[in-house]
Amino acid sequence: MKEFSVVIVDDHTLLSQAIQGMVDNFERFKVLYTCKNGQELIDRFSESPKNIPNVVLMDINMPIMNGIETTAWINKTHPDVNVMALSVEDENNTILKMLKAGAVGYLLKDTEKSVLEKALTEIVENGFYHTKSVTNLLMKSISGSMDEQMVLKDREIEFLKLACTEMTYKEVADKMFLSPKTIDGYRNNLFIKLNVRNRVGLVMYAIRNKIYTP
Amino acid sequence: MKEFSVVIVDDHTLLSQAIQGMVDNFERFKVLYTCKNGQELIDRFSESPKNIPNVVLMDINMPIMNGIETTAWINKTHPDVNVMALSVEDENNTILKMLKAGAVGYLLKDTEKSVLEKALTEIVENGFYHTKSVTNLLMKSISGSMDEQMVLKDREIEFLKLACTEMTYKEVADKMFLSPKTIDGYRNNLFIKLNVRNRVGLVMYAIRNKIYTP
DNA sequence: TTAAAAAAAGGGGTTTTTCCTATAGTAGAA
DNA sequence: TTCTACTATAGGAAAAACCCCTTTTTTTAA
Repeated sequence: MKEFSVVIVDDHTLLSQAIQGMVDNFERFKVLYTCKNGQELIDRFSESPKNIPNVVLMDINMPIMNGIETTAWINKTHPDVNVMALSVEDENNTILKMLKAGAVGYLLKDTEKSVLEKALTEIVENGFYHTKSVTNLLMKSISGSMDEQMVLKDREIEFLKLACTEMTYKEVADKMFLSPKTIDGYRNNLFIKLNVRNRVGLVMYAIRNKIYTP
Repeated sequence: MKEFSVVIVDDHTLLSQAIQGMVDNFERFKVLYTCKNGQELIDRFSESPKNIPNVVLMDINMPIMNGIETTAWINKTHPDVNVMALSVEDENNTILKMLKAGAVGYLLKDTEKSVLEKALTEIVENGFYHTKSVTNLLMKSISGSMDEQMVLKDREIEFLKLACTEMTYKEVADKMFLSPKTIDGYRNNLFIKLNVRNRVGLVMYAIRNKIYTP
């Protein structure tokens, strides 16, 4: 039976080593190497074709180059490599972004060893692994029943990030080269879109959706 | 050579199992069992004296009963058990709270397998393990050079939590059975204490210090 | 028990935020 | 080209947030 190679990308060394230990115990899988971030993975991939694994276990929140960018890069340059997202968060936006970037699986870190093995096996056999909740999310996303307005524009995201700082809106306006009155409009639009009452609501939305990291 | 028993308390199953695998590989250590939260640990401890380990590896952020409370409980009821904190965050306040609660070591999850073994060994041999940075923090804390004012009062914490919601200060005042003017005072005091300009600053402080979880 | 400290409340003022409505400019669709 | 949608902008007003300073009440400790 063929053995599949796995690469782990995670900045948490302990977790990374731990997963490595697990995967090495799986009959059909072998860890090729581990990386601390996306940049490191790109370096390794570019180094030698021998460094290209069958599966990449990818953490999402990493310094230097995060999981989403890295997954997109892999998908573009090495479409035969299966990326499985491995995350602590189960925030819808994040999951969708990972899937859009080309991840073929999404696993919470809060899962059993046996589930990890099952997921890896399904990925190399069927090309994907999804839990029910992720599949549901996908269905909703495709069927468009997900509030389309919820997709914020770049400029709105930019504003939201600044609203999370201690700047006054006037200062935000300066920074965005807009009139305070325009900022006024952005704020009010977002109040309605996001269904919040005040700036604290904006901040909370931004944080909960990883638009701003405290 | 005596073998030491270890209990792991962490709500992330994957990490928990992974660490278990590591520890079981260490010559002098053996995992007795794992728990998903503090309550579970208390139940196990109370069940039988055979369930009392030499060392507890304790995560801090857990549902139901967090690491700080659990550590305090262990320290009070089983002072002979060594608790080592295992966390993703290296926030000063959190570390100090864990140490005050009686943890004899503090390890970031972002550490090497070998460091974990070293830490465990030092704990059972010397009764404590601290990285340089934690030791430094302790020194500062003891020498009182750490801003004493930084320790917020219960009522201030309560206010801070409410300030992180979309309530107006007037509503917060109602909820705390205080006059809006008193709330005014709380706010201004905290602005000075925490060195922030406005409510967003309060919110950020609260989140960064785990006073409020978004 | 009495003085000092801390918590609570009030007066009164400025700035920022929030809310509503309305109008140019501009890019793309019909 | 004309309609439409979106972006940027304004005016004006009310509410909330912010700031400083004083007084009363409660707690704490000598």
